[in-house]
Amino acid sequence: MPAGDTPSKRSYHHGDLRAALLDAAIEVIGERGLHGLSLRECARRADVSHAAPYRHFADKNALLLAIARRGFERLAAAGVAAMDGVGDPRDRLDAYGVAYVRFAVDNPVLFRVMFTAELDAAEGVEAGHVVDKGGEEGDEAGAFELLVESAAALIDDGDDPREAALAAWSLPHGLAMLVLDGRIPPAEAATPAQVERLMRTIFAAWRGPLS
Amino acid sequence: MPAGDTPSKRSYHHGDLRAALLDAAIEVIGERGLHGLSLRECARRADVSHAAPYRHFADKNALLLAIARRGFERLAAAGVAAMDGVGDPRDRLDAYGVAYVRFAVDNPVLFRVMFTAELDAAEGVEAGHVVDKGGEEGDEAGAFELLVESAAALIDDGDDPREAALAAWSLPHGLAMLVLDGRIPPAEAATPAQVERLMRTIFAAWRGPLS
DNA sequence: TGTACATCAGTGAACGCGCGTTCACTGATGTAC
DNA sequence: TGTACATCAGTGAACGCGCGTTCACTGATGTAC
Repeated sequence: MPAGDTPSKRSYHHGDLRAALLDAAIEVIGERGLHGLSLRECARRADVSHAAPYRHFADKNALLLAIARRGFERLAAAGVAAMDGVGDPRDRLDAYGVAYVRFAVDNPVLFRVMFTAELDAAEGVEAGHVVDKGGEEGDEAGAFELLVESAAALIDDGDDPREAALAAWSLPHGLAMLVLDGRIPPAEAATPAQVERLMRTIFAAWRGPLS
Repeated sequence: MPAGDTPSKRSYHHGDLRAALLDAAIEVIGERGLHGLSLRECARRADVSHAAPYRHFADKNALLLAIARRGFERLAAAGVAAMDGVGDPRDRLDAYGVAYVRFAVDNPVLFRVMFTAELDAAEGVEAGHVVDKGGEEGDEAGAFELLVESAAALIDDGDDPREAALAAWSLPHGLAMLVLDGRIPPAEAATPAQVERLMRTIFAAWRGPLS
C-alpha cells in the first residue's frame, strides 16, 4: 500500500515494516496518548511479532525520534511551500504561520511528538531544529532562515531580525498548541476552516490595529 | 515545613502528605519526565508506604490534575498581579506576556503538566481554563477576561476583542513552549534575565516596527 | 482533668499486568557463479 | 537458466521489572462526656 517510501526496504518479508510501525505508532498515540504507546502494541497492529520492531529501531526512544524527524521534515516543507511565490514580506510571514497552524491541526500527533522534548535527544533531532544553527542543517533551519529574511525587511536597521522572526514563529506555535490542547473552545476551532479564519484574524490584529 | 497550606490536614501523622506528594511529583517529573512519574516513587520520596497516596488521590491521574490545578491558579495570579496598576492597554498586554513566560521558565514542570491535555480531564481542570467560559469560572478565566478588556481598547470597533486577546495569549504561550523545549538556543535563553530581554524585544517588534 | 470511643491516615503483603529487551532460531530473499 | 550460499527480517520463548491498585490491619489523633 505505501508507495515506495524507502525503496531499499520494499519486497522484503513485510514490505515496509519500518513505515508501518511509524504509522501504527502515530495511530496508537492518537488513541491512547504518548504514555500509552508501546512497541508491542505497534507490532501487534503491524501484524508482526513483538520482537520484530528491533530490526528497525534500536529501542522505543528511537521510534519516537523517527516520528519527530518525519514531522520536522513535513512541517518545514509545508512552511517553505507556503512562502514560495509570495512576494510581500508581511504576507510571507502570514503564509508561514497559516501553514504552520494548519500542519499542527492536520497532524496533531506528529506535532506533539515533535515538541515533546522528553525524548532522549542524545542525537538526531536536536540538530537543525534550533533557531541558532544557521542554514546548513536541514529543512527546518532553512524554513526559519526564510522567516529571518522576511523579518529583516520589516524591522528597523538596528534590530535583530532573528528576534522578529522568533515573534513570527511564537505566535502560530502558541496558537497551534492552544488549539491542540483544547484551550480554544470547540465552537471556535472545530474545523480547519474555522481555525484558518481565526488565525487570519489574529494575524491581522497582530500587524494591524493593535500597533 | 510547608506553612499551613491545607489547615485541615496539619498535625496529622505526616503533617501534610498531600502537599508533600505534589512536591515530590513535580521533582520526579523534573528529573525523569512526565512518563517517568509513578505514585510509588512519590511515596518513597515522601517517606511513606506506597499505598499512602491513595488516602489523598483517587489515582495517578488525580495527582496530575491537582498539579495542573495548582499551576493554573499560580499562573493566573501572576498574570493578574502583573497587570495590576498598569494603565496603558498595550503595556498591560505586555506585562501579562512577560509574567506568563517568566512563570513558565520558573515553573517548567507545572507549565508542561498544565498544557499536557493527555490527562483524563473527565472533570476538574477543563472548566475555567478555556477561552470561552466567560468570567465566572475561576482565576484563569478571570485573567483572560482582563486580556480581552485590554485588547478591546486597542482594536477597531467591529472586531472581536477575544481574538485580539488570543493573539496576545498565543505569542507568550508559543515563546514559553519554545524556550522550554530548548528550541531557542541556550546562548540566547539560558538565564531568566535573558529570556525577559528576548521577550521584551519580541513584544516591541510585535506592536511596533513590524506593523 | 481523665477516660472511652470513633475516625481515618498510613501500613505492608499481595494481586495481576504489560512492558522493554535479549537470544538462539528459521526461512524467505537476493546474489555470485 | 540453475544451483549454492550468505544475508538478515521476522519468530517465539523467556527474563526481570516496576507499576497501579486493593485490602484487611493498626495505631495515632481528636472528641464527647
